[in-house]
Amino acid sequence: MPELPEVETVRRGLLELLGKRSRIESVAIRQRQLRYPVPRSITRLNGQRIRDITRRAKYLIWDCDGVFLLNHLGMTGSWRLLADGEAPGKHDHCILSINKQRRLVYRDPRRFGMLDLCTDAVFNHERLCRLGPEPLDTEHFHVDYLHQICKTRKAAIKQVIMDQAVVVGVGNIYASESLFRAGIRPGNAAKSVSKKRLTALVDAIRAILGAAIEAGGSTISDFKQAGGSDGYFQHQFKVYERADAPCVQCGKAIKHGVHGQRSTYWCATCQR
DNA sequence: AAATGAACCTGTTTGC
DNA sequence: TGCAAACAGGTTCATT
Repeated sequence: MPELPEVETVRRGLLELLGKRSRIESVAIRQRQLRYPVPRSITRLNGQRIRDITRRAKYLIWDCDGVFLLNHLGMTGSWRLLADGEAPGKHDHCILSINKQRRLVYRDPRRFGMLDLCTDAVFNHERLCRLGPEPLDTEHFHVDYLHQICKTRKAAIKQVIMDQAVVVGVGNIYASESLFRAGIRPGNAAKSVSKKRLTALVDAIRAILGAAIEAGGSTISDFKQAGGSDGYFQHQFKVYERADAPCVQCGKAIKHGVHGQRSTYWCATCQR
């Protein structure tokens, strides 16, 4: 489910739902085997107040008075509010009892997500410390930086921008969409992409992710009411999942292929 | 060092 | 209709 815009939308939705004074009465783990085993120390959240929820890359960081819950949604992770009397489902792996009445569950059928407890400086966490810059951080993510990286890389440009050590938050959908916007073929070797075109790519990544966050924002009310993630798909894809459909710019059929084990979509006319 | 493919899981869609 | 294969928004690990 989530790339950066979806995670950001979940973050905003959770804050809307919980506010900044909610108290975690108790944490219950029903399934410990996620991407990594959920540590028993997770119970240190018991009794803590949620002061803030921030985001780094596709990770949510729940700041609970200096104790941090680090949370990645993997492919299928979501947070849901259970209705009164509703039993948790088979994929509801963690239950946070909030302010005595509400139960917030972490639901994740494929279990690729993660939950970890962090008491030290959270940005030193082994999953966070090697991440590249945030795409919307213009000070650290810019064309000179990307060019420096790309010029030695033979790999496809799509795979380079999906490398979380290069830039974070760009997943399979937004990689295709950004490359379409920039007019670059996904399979081109990164080192063969001119600096001028990398400038267009940096702009495209920012524009696409920014627009997607805005679009995700419009579904926050769904999230508040249902506590679910329905409606996060309402992004306007120009190429993703549009194989054989007419290109919105030139009308030619959109191509589809598999690169690096992931589906890729592009327009052979508009992208060179 | 960088590129590649397999692995971790389950649910849904596709194709014979 | 039924069943198996393919596929899904992510990341890590072992192997070339």
